[in-house]
Amino acid sequence: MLRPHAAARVTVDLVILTVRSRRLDVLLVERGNEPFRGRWALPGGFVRDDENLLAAARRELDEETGIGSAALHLEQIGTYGDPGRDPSGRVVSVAYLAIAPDLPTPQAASDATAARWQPVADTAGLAYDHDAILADGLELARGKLETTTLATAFCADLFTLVDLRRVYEAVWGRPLDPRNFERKVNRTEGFVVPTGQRRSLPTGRPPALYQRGPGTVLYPAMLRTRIDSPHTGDGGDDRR
Amino acid sequence: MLRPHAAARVTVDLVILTVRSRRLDVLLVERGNEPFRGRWALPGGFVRDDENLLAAARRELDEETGIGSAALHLEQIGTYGDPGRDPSGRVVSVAYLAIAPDLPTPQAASDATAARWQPVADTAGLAYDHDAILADGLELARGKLETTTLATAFCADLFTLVDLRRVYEAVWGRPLDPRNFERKVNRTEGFVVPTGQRRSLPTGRPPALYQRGPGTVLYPAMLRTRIDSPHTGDGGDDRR
DNA sequence: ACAAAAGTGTTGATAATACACCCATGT
DNA sequence: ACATGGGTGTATTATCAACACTTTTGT
Repeated sequence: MLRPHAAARVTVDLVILTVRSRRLDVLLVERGNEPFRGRWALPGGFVRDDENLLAAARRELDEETGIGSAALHLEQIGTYGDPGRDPSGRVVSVAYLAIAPDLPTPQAASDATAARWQPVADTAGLAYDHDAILADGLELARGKLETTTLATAFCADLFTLVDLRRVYEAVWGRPLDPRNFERKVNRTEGFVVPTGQRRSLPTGRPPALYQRGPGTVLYPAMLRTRIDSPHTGDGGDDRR
Repeated sequence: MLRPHAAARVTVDLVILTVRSRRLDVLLVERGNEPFRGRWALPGGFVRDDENLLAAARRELDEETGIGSAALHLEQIGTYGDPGRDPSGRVVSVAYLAIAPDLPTPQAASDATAARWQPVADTAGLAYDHDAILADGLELARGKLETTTLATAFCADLFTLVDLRRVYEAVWGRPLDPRNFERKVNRTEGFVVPTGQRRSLPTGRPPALYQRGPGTVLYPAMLRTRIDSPHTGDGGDDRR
């Protein structure tokens, strides 16, 4: 059998998002090896021979960042396989979106010399095609917030409705009306469940604490006021 | 450098959808080679050494089905890479969704002995993990119909509002109210553009003909009456 | 005139938006 | 009592959902 196709190496790359002090941050690592030594990149690594893709993503999340099971959501973004995307040969990368609550900065591991949380607004110039992967991951997260209860994955086990609103505001970059937001959340069956507890604050009225509910869909959707993204993935597809 | 990871072969698989006589059909090929010889499968093939993934999908669409540039939409569904999904070795498959207007049945080519359109409701028992890929492709198409103008990709260059409504009805498997549907379509800037022409029918009032408009988003969304799918892809991810 | 298919108008229910004040706590 | 942040109620507007009849053509 003729083979005009060569074998490729397969990696997983991770867009790990969290909200810290009202800002949306992504976890980046500084590369310790060529190619792109010294450049910032998304964490990731090779898929093992006997491993499925999701398991590889979970393993990398744990190995390279230490936040392993703290990630409350892990979902495929898409796959990037341009012939020239990695100077060292044909590498096809399956990108995953991970959502985690606010966590301490993980230690660098593997072939990274450093790891840090970085505001997503300030991430230009990543290694490989990671700028594009990050952009696609962000758009996926923004869209999922509209129609699912994903936002709770950004929160700790106990959270307030203000915490939850801050997630939307950080991810969408827009303020939301508190009254309308809380009404919407409470009306949505299974989005949050009240615990009866309150958080004690240095000052001000102590807010009620909630937990994630069993519901997954938001219907009707939490609306992003108006469409802003020019072409949300129709007609063409810019994944590599 | 140690390598616990082996190289994988990379394929593209295609979920090619069309609406024919009010039914949603998918293009299947009968496999001429092992593995799964004689079984029905999604069309697809290996990605070439110098080719990006989208180009490979476009090439396979053309080579294996002959409908090449007739497909009006080509978009990544996701990637499937379970170690055991192909008995002949590690194969990672990038799945694409293609949408085409009603076309004649393509000729079989490549390693397929036959090709045919098949109603999506009647496709159990496909080769590999293609049942799962098809299911994911369908869910993607159903979701995109809600929020984008993708439905026009199922239509010929000139189409009527009834044609367009039949697309929704076939893909969603539900009837839609004609008055509400037409109002919605006409209110949506850039969804369809009137041509002033009419189609001549054997009987009945001749319907107005439209073309695809430049718009891509539907806001507010075209609603699927109510949520029915139990877990539309949150929390866990069942892609392989 | 009849058959066949396209096209439209109205009403009630639901939800989104916009907006300003009261509440509970710590100091 | 005051400062701080949490929490709520209402009027308006837009859109969805449900429903039956009129229009235009070919025969």
